[in-house]
Amino acid sequence: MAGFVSHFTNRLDAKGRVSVPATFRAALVRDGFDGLYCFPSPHLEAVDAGGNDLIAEIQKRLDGYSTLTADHDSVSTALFGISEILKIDGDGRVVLSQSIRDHAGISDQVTFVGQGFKFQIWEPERFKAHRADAMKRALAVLAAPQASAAQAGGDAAPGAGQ
Amino acid sequence: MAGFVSHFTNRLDAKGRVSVPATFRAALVRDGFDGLYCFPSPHLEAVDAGGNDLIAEIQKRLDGYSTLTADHDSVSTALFGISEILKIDGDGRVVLSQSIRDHAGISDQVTFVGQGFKFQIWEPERFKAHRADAMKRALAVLAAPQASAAQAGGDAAPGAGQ
DNA sequence: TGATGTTCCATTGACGCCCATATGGTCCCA
DNA sequence: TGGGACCATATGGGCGTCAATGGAACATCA
Repeated sequence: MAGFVSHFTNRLDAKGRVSVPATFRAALVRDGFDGLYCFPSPHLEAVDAGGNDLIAEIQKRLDGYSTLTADHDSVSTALFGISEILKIDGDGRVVLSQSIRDHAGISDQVTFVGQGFKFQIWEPERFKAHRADAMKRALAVLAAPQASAAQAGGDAAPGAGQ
Repeated sequence: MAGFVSHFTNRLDAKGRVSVPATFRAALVRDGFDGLYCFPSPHLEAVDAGGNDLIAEIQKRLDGYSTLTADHDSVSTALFGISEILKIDGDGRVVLSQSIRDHAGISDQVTFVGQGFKFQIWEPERFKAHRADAMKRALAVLAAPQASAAQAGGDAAPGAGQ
């Protein structure tokens, strides 16, 4: 099952609504989640979004910590408190909250970028820049003599900007 | 079961009343708890609140200490003794007690922060400050234990996929 | 009776839900 | 193979409902 793939750019209307790409909506339906779970990416000017698969990943991380501890509080604040669940209306649209728009610098257009089990929401220009930057990094990495394959990716991986 | 998710900021009126976010109220109804169970967070300038799920977690935590020990006493005092049960009025509002307002430094606005099985009540500015810190902590905590390299970025897919 | 706290009602603005239109693509048939 | 009917998605706007908020009426206690 492919989940979220490819990317799309749609426009916000006067009410701040924007259509979620139909293929993404279909994926969410398969996923069984009613709505759109999103939270600002900690290190990118973008918003991570998805459904049960994404939540399951988050919950899995949380399960490692006993509740009512400072660590658990921090993680649950970051993952639940800062996140939002957007409703998808009958026409497949969501309204992006102010905090989401602020975080991603969104004004009148947004780009949806599929990432398998989740997708990201970008301001189109920023995504273009991010993408170019990621490409540059990738080229640099590919040009350099092969480092150890195990490369913990993280920072260098395309997709982990800045 | 997602419980309390997302965050909301509401105003206190002249009488110290504040609306509990509708989605949180709905969660409390599902939880089956009539009212709002709260106690000052032991490690933060905030108030922990919730219903039966929260109480169950506290009990679970207490079960870790054998009764009649100093530790058990301390914890049960902190989590049960200091707690209050706020009444939710017909319009979904609660009156925050003076001790709660003092502990959290609340004056005319409060932010409700979902944390799954419970939520926290903050003074908005303090939460803003705390939020960045929690995010940093969460990233550190999440990066540490669950090995499998490719997660350093947090943003990079947690392996799962598709 | 005054002060304090609780229940009830009114306003307003945001949001969910519905319908209408535009646009592009696909399929079918002559 | 060209044209046209049909379909799906994106987008714009109207309207009713509900949540948040403010204030009044009412109960309770000192």
